[in-house]
Amino acid sequence: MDNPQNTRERILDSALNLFSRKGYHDTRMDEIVEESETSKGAIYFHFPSKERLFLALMDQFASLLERRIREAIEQEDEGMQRVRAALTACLDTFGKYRLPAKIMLVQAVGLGAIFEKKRLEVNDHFANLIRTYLDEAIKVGDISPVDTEIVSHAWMGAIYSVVIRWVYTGEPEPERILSTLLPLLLRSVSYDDSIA
Amino acid sequence: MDNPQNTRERILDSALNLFSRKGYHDTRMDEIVEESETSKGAIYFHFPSKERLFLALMDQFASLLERRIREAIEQEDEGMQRVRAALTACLDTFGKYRLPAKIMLVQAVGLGAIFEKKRLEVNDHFANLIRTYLDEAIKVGDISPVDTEIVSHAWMGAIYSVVIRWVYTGEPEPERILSTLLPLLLRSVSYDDSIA
DNA sequence: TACAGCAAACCGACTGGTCAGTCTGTTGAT
DNA sequence: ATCAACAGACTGACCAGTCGGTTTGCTGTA
Repeated sequence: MDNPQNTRERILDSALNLFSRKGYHDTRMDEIVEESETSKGAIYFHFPSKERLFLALMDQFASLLERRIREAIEQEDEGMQRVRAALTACLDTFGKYRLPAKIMLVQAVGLGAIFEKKRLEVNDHFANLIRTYLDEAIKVGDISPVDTEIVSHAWMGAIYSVVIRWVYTGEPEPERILSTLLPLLLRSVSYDDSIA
Repeated sequence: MDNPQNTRERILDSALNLFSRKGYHDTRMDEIVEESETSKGAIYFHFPSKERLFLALMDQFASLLERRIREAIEQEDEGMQRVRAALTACLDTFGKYRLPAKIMLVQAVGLGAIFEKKRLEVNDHFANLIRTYLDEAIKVGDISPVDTEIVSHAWMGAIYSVVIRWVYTGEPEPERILSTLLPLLLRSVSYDDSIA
């Protein structure tokens, strides 16, 4: 009927909707079949298992986030401006992709070992990305030395938590998040952002 | 054989161990039976369902955390010292109760609506507690005005994220967490903590 | 002190509904 | 004719919860 790429994407799309709304365990494969208007056969042709289907969604979003952050960093000069750009890109991407964000930050938590591994992997990856540029900022002299391992994880947590709240309640608006959270984070390492 | 309180606690204890290690869905009631050396009957005599058993663990820890934070706050003077005490108590309690912390911060996430409601409830509760005393600190003049709604949630997230990491990897040690995270959070609202 | 009566506390084999994954096809393009 | 891309009825493992039965401790009675 349609081309296979289309079917695969319809499946991913419906899975994204259902998983993000109802969570992994409360979403039945048959529901994904119904919503995507495909069939059990189609799903299991494109994905070997429910688990892998979910992981595919996680990967999809992780790649997107990674790409966006890297692009943002590349356009800035060395030092704290890069950290700032990374945080902005991160918040911006979460803001633009609400459903995948919820999958990543909420629905992927507390599932078994496989998902947890992937989640921690992605999480650590971004924390380390932030950490690298924080270290750079310290080297360059933009900020004074801090325990960047803890700072980077604390930052991720701060962002996640505010974003999660926004995902659920729609408040506060992304605009207000950005304008409050960013200065907050930068201040936490004694960086004055008043140049913006 | 034993008194009923004993059985109930053995069940809660085993459930805590298993849920925190394997998560809600990967823990079978029969495993709790085995580990607690009781029986299906005993469990369902004390708890109406698996769901309620898990919720009981959440409540248990939420009460403990609440009590500890309130006690810590009461022993301090108005203003930023109270905020400081609350954060310290929070980190301290998570540190002392690793398994319940994992239940609360990890395993309770992404389960259905009932658990999510409870989790957001508890989360918001503590965020609001922090917020109240942040507002007080602003009123008293310890710090200049900030968006306390976002700050309080960001703080909770920062704490959670670092604690979760510690729960999984055992690093960094609670000592280092406290001595890095606390100044970080306080600095984020421009409060100089050098009096400590 | 013995014992019946009774209920709370507990035991564990069993069940019934659920659902991921399978399998036997069908369709349509090359 | 062949095979990728589906369709959808079916299965069987899994597991929360049940239920008839047993034990334990307590209370009143003689």
